[in-house]
Amino acid sequence: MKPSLETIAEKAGVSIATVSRTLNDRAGVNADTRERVLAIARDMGYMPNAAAKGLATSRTYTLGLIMYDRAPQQPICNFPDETMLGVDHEAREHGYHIITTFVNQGMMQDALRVPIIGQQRTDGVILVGPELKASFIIQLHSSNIPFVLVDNLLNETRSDAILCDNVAGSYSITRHLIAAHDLHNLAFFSGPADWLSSRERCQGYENALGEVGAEARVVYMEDTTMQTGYRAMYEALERFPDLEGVIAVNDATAFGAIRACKEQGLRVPDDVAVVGFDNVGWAPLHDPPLTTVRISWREIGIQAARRLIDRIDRDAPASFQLRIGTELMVRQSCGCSPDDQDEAGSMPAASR
Amino acid sequence: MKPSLETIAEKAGVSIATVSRTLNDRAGVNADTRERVLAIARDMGYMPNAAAKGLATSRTYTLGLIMYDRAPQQPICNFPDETMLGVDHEAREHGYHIITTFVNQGMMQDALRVPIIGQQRTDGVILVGPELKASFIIQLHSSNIPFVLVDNLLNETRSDAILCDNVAGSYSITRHLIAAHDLHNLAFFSGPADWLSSRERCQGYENALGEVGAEARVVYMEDTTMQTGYRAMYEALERFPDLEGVIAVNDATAFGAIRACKEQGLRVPDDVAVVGFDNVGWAPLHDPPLTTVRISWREIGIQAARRLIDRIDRDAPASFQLRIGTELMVRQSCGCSPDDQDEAGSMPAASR
DNA sequence: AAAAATAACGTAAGCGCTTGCAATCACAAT
DNA sequence: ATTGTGATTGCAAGCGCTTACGTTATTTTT
Repeated sequence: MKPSLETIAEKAGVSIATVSRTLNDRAGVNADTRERVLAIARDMGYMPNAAAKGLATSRTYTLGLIMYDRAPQQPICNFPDETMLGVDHEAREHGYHIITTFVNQGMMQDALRVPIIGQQRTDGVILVGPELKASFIIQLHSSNIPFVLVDNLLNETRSDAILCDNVAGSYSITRHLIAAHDLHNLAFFSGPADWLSSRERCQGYENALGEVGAEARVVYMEDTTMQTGYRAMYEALERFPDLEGVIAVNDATAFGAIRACKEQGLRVPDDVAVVGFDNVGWAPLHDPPLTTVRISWREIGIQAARRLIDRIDRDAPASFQLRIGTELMVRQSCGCSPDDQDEAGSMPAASR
Repeated sequence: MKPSLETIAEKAGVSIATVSRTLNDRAGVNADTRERVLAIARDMGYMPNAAAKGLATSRTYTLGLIMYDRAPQQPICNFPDETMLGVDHEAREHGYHIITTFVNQGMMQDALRVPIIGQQRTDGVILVGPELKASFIIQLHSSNIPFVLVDNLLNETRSDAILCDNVAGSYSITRHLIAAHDLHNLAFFSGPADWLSSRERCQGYENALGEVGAEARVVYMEDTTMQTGYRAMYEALERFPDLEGVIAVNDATAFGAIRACKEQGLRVPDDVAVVGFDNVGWAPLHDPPLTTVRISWREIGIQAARRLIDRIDRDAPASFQLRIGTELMVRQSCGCSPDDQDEAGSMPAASR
């Protein structure tokens, strides 16, 4: 039988109120009693019942993690996993737990009917990804539910957001192609224009091009998958006969693009350089190893959790935007030689 | 303000008991009253407060998903993600939610002190992965907490488990190397012997070899990562000079092995064939495209959730073992030509 | 030494929901 | 007219915890 406050109270010869105060570190408990109660609680392996505590305090100590449900796709992206680990670690540190849910288009109609929100199972939510509709987010905002956005941003409302520094990352990799490899006829493969990360990465690309007076050449895709990257490459080859290099909005797209190149007998990087963004697990294993921009999703997860908990615990005001720095991962798809590359990073760990 | 039973009761002119009965589909409510209450509840967007309901019923309608925390590794394995999606989908269908937690060695000491368990935040848990210690699982068992294992199994106690059919999968891919490519000097790269999937896959390999009277050659690794696969390949090359092929216990290991081959100037598959197990996202993109065995982690997730809910809702007896079939994915690392391969499967989707 | 402040603890009223039991009512059976 | 039956509903006691408030014992202040 699970011990309750009552069990402990009886054993210690005090009231449950005193036990509650002790266990919650409230003032007004005699040091001796405190010791005694604490010892008994420890011995009995007491842990508070979350439902009861939640009912009494209207706090669940639970963070909702809401992601978009891109159902049957075989994802080649390490991010949900990594982000979750980050969130979980930080959450645990503060006594929080995470409850995950995937939402699809239908469920985005009414945010308050998303079970974990409507049933008050969370103290706040982390919203991951650009696919989450603005209307959905605004509903949360006007319901005063604390939330932080990841890889998304809303102009309409002052809200918290954690993002990687897309502009800088994209700038640095474009700049690398220009400065280190003297490439100037560069195309950018962008996702939908209403995806923030696409817009920002495009911006970084344009900034770098602008510096040297090169012309921007953007190919828009309706999604950012291998398929769309593959198709975008064909489009680019047609539109830009003098194409020297491609900055893809993410790694998956880059892989698709490279495949199209190979199909056309173009060598990467010799005929055309292709670089990505994300540094997914097998970027170093690809042929050629993909030059890309590393994002620490784990760090993003950590910061998102920390921020959300701050909102909840200390009622910190919203409107906080954190940019997590990126790191240029130079490999061979840009034209660099393997010697420039550090050996350790070339073989990611893997399990199961 | 969130509506409560009381709000609705007042508006409908009945007691909260009646409202509760209506909303929970209990018998003994007049059809008219029922209609009226239902309408009001719908209009007000009523959703029950999870904490209150949980306190009253000792049911949380929450499933715990417990995974092993292999902290800083960059995973190259699509499974946590995919499994979770499966679990979430099935859970939602039954009105359940999922709360995720990663446990490390320290937390495995005492299962009942894992917060989501000790604080009674779940009605049952799904335990994922072979790293979860037996003692940990047994503690759950003796505490009468419903659970189901994924990719793990316990002999000591009759418990539920969902696994893929490792023996058959491993047999089929080994058999393919033997029958289609006439390879007989085959090594198996195994993970730790106390990992079930390693043992079983080894078994399938041995079965296939046994049929043709070939000799089993197993290389044991302390983990199943690219690094260990890489090292295992060097060991194999040394121990088995006549080596014709390698069946790796998973894809990551296979990638490592192939890298070692390339380093040694050995061509895959011409000099030595290498195959994996898992069909991770970029197996088709690898050079050469990896022949492997597909596991549907999503299906495993779905079945695990379904089974656990059955245990909880209908108090179904434990001791249920489900094997999810696998599928041989023939690509080029075994020696087959690209023509044998279906085009569609060759390009996985990817996002962000 | 009396009054006032303080410390330590208990009492009890919730938090929003479920559910056993009793109450009420309409109707049928005697 | 009396009793029984079943259908419908309300009452109220929890579920395990928090917390405002009251009570008592102990100091401190004057």
